[in-house]
Amino acid sequence: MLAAERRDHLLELLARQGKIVAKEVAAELGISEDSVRRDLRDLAAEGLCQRVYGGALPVSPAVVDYGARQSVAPDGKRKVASVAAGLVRPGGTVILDGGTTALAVAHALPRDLACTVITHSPPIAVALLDHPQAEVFVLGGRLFKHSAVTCGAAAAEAAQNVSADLFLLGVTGVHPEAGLTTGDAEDAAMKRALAARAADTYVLASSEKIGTASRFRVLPWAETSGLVTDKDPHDPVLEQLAENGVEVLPAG
Amino acid sequence: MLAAERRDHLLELLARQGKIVAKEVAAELGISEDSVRRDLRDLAAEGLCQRVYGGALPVSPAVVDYGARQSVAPDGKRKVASVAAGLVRPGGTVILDGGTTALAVAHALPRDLACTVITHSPPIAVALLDHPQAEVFVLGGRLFKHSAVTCGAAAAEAAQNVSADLFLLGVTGVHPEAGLTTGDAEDAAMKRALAARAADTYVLASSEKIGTASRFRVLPWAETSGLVTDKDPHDPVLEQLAENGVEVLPAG
DNA sequence: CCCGTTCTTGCACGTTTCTGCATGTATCGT
DNA sequence: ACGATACATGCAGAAACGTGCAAGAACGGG
Repeated sequence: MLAAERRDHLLELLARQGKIVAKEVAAELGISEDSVRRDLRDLAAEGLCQRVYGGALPVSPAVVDYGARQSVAPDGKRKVASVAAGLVRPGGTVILDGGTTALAVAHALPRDLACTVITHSPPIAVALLDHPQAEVFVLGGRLFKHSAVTCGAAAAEAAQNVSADLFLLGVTGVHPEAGLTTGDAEDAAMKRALAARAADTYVLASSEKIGTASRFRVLPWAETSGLVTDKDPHDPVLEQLAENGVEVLPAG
Repeated sequence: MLAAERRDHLLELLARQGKIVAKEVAAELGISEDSVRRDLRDLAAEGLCQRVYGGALPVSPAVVDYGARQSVAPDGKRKVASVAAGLVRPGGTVILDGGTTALAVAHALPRDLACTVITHSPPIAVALLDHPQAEVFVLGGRLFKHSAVTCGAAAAEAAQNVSADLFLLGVTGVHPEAGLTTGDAEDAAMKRALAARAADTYVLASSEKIGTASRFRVLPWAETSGLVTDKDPHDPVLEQLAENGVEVLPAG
């Protein structure tokens, strides 16, 4: 591995996970921690990261350049996105829902991951423009501006023509009794249509969604494979879900 | 192996695997590392790669990206976009092509214009998110990353289901004999399909496009209604077009 | 056909850069 | 305060680098 390449890798890691742990990276890349430390020192000298004890953090968002600016998702969403991105297998096909959390997943995908991404969200399509190895398929339809996704009959029909291994579903409410809910009926229908086209459906739920419910039911728990959240797994709501057979993937 | 051939090989390698390791290439091609280094040095001098210790990397896509993304539309494109936006009638339906000029049109549309916009460009869909009165319809399909538009069979099929008053067509070349041209065959086919669905087709051509031609023909002049450009209307190329019955809308 | 020129290529040499280890110091958590 | 961990520094071997040089090929003019 080239030294400069390693440097790029560090920067990408920083943008994707929001932090770097020197020890982990050294082990992952099979190089000494000294080299990682040296790289981090250099990057910090160029103002590209902030050196901290044990690793590095992104430079404060105010100073950060344009590239990272758009990837400023709240910490919780980024953690969820990072774990969810790990569910996407190389060569696999994933349906990415709309919403800010799903957008964070798009940003969290390794830049050179070879996979197929199906989405009905134009912002996600735009975010994936610089993933050269990702084959992106956009589901057309009427643009629902509130969520920045396409929906309606045309979109639902387009969804019937695709299949995927995985659907990463964003919702606005996750509640033991109310189930998975969202604020728009059409949007809910679209999510249902997408879930029906994927072998597995994982729900993206940053902590603020847990225990809340919105107006329209999306899916029953039985049709989901699991839930990715940064909320403490010992939270009563999550424990109740786990008892009901929902696989909870912690993103702490 | 010819020197120029070797150079091409290096560039292709760079594009394919995102990096070049001098030692590996030298062994693979059976030449000395010195020659590889010399080639890389030359390529770097031409700005075709970035030289690093041990090999080379592509010119940072980040630099290109941000440059293009950040740079507000050049003056010419903005003038063209402004005039073209004026062609959109309240309550009317317009098909907006992809490309930076069409994106400028989206930005130039009055924020509360009530109209229907059909597009196969995710960035344009995103740009129209804050036009509350605009009904936006996205044509889905495989995402062609170079132009940031959807194309392919699915997109062409989706195009068959819409109709519009107006198609604002972006091209890369406007030439009296070669006609309207663009750099990608699929993209050209998509533009043709869109032109067939609109009553009128107006070409968006900022001055640098006038008199140039690209690889693939899009449309004959007969199927266009007019041309919007900021180039001096007395330009010989434009006068020749006008003689052939093309309506030239000046955007000076 | 011959000769001089130019360009390319590989080799040799000295220099720079990188990397991992060892050492001693600073910092963190308990 | 203490041990554990992370850190900076110095060092040595290895790898990559630039440069100069010479052999060979391609080319053009006489």
